Amino acid sequence: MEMGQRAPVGRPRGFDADMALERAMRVFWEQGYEGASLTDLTHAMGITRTSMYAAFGNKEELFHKALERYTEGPASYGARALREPTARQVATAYLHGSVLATTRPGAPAGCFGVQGSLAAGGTGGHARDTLTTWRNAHTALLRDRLRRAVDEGDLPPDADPDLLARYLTTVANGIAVQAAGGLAREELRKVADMALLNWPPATGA
Amino acid sequence: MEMGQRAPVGRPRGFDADMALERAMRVFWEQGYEGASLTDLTHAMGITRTSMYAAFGNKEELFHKALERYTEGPASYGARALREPTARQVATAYLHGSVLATTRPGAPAGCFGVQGSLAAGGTGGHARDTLTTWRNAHTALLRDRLRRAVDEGDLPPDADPDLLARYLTTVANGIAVQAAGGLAREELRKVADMALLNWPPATGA
DNA sequence: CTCCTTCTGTACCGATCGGTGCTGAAGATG
DNA sequence: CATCTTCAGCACCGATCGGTACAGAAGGAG
Repeated sequence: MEMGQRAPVGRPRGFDADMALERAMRVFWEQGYEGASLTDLTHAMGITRTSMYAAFGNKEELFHKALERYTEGPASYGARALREPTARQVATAYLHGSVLATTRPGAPAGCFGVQGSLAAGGTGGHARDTLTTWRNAHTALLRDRLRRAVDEGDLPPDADPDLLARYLTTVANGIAVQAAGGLAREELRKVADMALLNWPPATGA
Repeated sequence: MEMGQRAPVGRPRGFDADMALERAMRVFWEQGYEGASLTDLTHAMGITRTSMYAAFGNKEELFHKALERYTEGPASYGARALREPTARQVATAYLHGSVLATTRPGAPAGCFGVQGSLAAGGTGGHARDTLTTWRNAHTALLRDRLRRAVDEGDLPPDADPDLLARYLTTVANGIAVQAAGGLAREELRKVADMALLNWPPATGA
């Protein structure tokens, strides 16, 4: 048992799984879980149904993996915003990041986590719940970061981190809906800036 | 041709079309256009497929009629808000109305116009475009009202009615997404109030 | 080469999709 | 009563849904 490296036996797969997942992510992003058929997905991925099932399990697992890829790719602005030094910079980076991510040329308009499945019937319920959980997780991360900001004197002691986090994600979700409807990046940028006008001032530690 | 009243000949229909449309509206509201199957719809409406097609045309027409009913019913807060005397009151009524409408007990959570179809594949494209148009129409109504507010000195001369209207609908859409995820009414109310903090002061005519 | 494992493509599965033809039943009119 | 018109219900349409059985192709190991 001295082999640390994986030694793939058998016929190697004839496609780039990473690229295939990227393509699948875009289809889900544009059409939602239920709106994306296996035919749509496999055509975009450039592989057959059989290869997709062998590599990713089934449609629901493919959706989960596409969501993970979305989180680490187009939605990585969220994690980056959390690392900003002050609460105001966190808020600004978060909303500006959401504008950029939902209006990126060459990518689907809007947010995977919003339009991927807001409503569903039948088999789509799991996907809808998954994305609700995903959105709430983002809110929780933001809330924790803002709690720290209160401790650091970066927000007034009477500031409500829960409310502020919920406010930011609500605006970000609204931005995603507007972007999905085709609103231009510059317009959304102005909306985001307006939403930041009422941000509580720092107390100065 | 002196008969002004309609004289329905033949067998009268055996169900209440108004109530059936109300039920259909709720199914579309909860499950979206593509997520709502004809089986779901007709079961909720308490009628057969044939009766549905005779009374409403097809699925797409039923969706349009359900949207009209939604506009005049649960979404009528929008038209009411436009009739408020001042811009601030318009904005407050609009956001508070959206909170109430998207969190009404006994009704689906969220907004028909948002989750009805943000993303779609195949035949759902028309529904998605219809709702995008619907949301933009609401924004335009709000913008026109706020333009009047500038003329009336109810908003500063340098206020941007386009931006303010887009801001309000963006927040309202975000509220709808949060509500669809199950956020409580009181929480959303606080978010709405926070979004109203930066509303421009009246100049005093 | 032969064996073994894995991947690929075809062809197909039962279920469900939106939509309809047809047969009677039901009420209005005479 | 008979007649006319509309509605209701069943069975069914072709198309598509997500998912899979099977056979052959393609590589590594001996």
